[in-house]
Amino acid sequence: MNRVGIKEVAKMAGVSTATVSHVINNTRFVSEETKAKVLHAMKTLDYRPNLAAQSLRNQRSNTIGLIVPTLPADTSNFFFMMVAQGIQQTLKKNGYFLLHSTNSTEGIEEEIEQIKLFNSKLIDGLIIASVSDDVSYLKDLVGDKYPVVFIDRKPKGIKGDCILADGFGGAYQATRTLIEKGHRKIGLITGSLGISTSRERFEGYSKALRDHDITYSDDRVVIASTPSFDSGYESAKKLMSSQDVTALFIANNVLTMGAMKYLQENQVKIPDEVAVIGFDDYDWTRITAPPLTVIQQPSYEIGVKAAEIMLKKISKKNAKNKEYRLPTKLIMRQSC
Amino acid sequence: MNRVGIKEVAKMAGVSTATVSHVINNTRFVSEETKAKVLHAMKTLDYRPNLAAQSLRNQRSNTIGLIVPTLPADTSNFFFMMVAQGIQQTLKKNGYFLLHSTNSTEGIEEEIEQIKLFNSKLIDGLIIASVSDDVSYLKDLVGDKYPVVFIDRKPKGIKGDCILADGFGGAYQATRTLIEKGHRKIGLITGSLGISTSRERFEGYSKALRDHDITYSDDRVVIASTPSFDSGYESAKKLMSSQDVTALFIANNVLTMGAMKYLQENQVKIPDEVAVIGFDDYDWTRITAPPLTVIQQPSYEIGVKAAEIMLKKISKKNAKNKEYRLPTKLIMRQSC
DNA sequence: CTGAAAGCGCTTACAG
DNA sequence: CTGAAAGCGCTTACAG
Repeated sequence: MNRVGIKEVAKMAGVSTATVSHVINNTRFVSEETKAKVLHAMKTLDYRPNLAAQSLRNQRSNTIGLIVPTLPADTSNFFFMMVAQGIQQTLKKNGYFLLHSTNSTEGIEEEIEQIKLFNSKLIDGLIIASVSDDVSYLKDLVGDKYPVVFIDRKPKGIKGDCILADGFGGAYQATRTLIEKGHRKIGLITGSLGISTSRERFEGYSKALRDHDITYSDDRVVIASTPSFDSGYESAKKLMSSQDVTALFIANNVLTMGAMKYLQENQVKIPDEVAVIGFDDYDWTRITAPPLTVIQQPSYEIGVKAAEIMLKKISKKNAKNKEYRLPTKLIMRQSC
Repeated sequence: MNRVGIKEVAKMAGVSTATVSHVINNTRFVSEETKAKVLHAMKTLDYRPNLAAQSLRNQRSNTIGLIVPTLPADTSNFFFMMVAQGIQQTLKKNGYFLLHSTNSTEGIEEEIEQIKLFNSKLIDGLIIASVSDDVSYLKDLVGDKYPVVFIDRKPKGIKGDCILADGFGGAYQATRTLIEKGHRKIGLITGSLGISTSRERFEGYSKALRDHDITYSDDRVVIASTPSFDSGYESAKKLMSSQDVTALFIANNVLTMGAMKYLQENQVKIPDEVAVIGFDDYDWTRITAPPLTVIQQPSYEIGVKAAEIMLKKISKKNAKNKEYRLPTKLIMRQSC
């Protein structure tokens, strides 16, 4: 059951290891005849190249690192899970592996440590949704050792490709929809404005108000301390207690869930007493009472795109850094 | 920005590479004095061992492979996502990496191909939830190259450690609970009996019936063709149309979601017209109307346990193959 | 058209 | 107490 190496193949085929290598990689001409012998030997010995050796020799590993923030045992962070799945499956199609690390603390230290670990593993690229808005620390850490692709959050302090959903547009559309239904007092529940994602959604919301001559009011905006179920619950409670909103836009899927819990628990009639638009389209939004109108983010597609851009950067070395914005979509159901 | 290797460290410290290596790995005595010099050099050069080289030399990679079945773009497979997170985070704590591959087709071919890929990557262990009940094909593929830990499904045709939830107990408890509430006509919606997980739940269900002198009837059991939302919807429809059940036990979280959709759409009053117990406790089960009673599986904990057993097998080489069964728990809410 | 040999960055038996 | 050197399994410049 010993691993068979290139040496055994060479021996069986009666050629040098160089020739075997060239056959495998198609890297110089080999006569049909010897090629056939080599291929035959490879097949009968069930030869598989040792990727560790290849990595060492080639200084690359066919592996991409992924870092996303996720609370431990958080049942809710569907978004990054979907993104990761998109990445994983397109990398796989292209013969790449994905080394996936979640960042369970909210701190940047863990992130840095993780990148250092990845570095010693010789990753060929890094896809990251940083906990921090300012990612200039990546300059020293990564330099130009390998390409970096940012997802979900727009990086500051460094150039780089960036794949994100059109949060501004989505939030704008949600808010406008509520306005067109006749609402003027529209509440917003959102995550920390410290990350670009939340900021954009906030701006989409306030721009829609402005465009429709509705005065913005701080009192109708709740910034959830953490994007958790409980925090969503508390935020909805706070907003509903003031009695001053007739509609609610919740700019994050976990917060949406928590807010729905509050509304349901208190028998608030949706959409009669309060209209609701949530964020992210997951199956559970179809079974609430009533089914939720939401802004859908193309999470899986963001993953696919991120992987594609990464592969392109690795092979083409094109230095252009583009921002890719995937459109969001309003899924109309019965909550507004 | 060149990577610094053991050679540079040795040079700076004025010692041989052998000594540096021994300092790093604590593998033979080194005088305090030289050790200090080496450590200092390592620190100032920010030395990080090249893991590819270590892998090649040591024939191990500090990497564990994980294969679970997941449909592409399936928003619903929370269970394995949670398991994966448990695995990942405990491996990380122990300096191991996780190579996570999802199996998007239902076929065993893709699984085999994936394992071959892993093999060339020199993984130190494999954690797998096979699409197949009979995993004897692993014998040839893996042999005793590295330990294998099975999760969620009990393997046939091969010995190996196995971590699973107590599906029998959970299903039994759910069914008994319904019986104790006075129900005699209890429907079951479950996934394919081709995997041990579903079979066990089926048996828990029928055993509970038997223990309470209720005649089992095939007509009250629907085996969903695929564990999808739509399939859950259809299964509920089928069962409810027969008008012959007053309670429903749904033995899978995605099916539960689909079934709830049907019930909600058709304004079936829960629990008055039909009592419901679902499977898996995710946040969304708290916001249905009414909130769902469910059997909770310790998914994250299964991941943690699987990783722990794996690490133990790698270091201790203990040949004992145990089956670990983590208890499920009934979470009582208002749907029954 | 193909082979002999160096070298990627480590670890470890051997030697002193 | 420490070093010189072989070797893990590949790739590739050099040579013919």
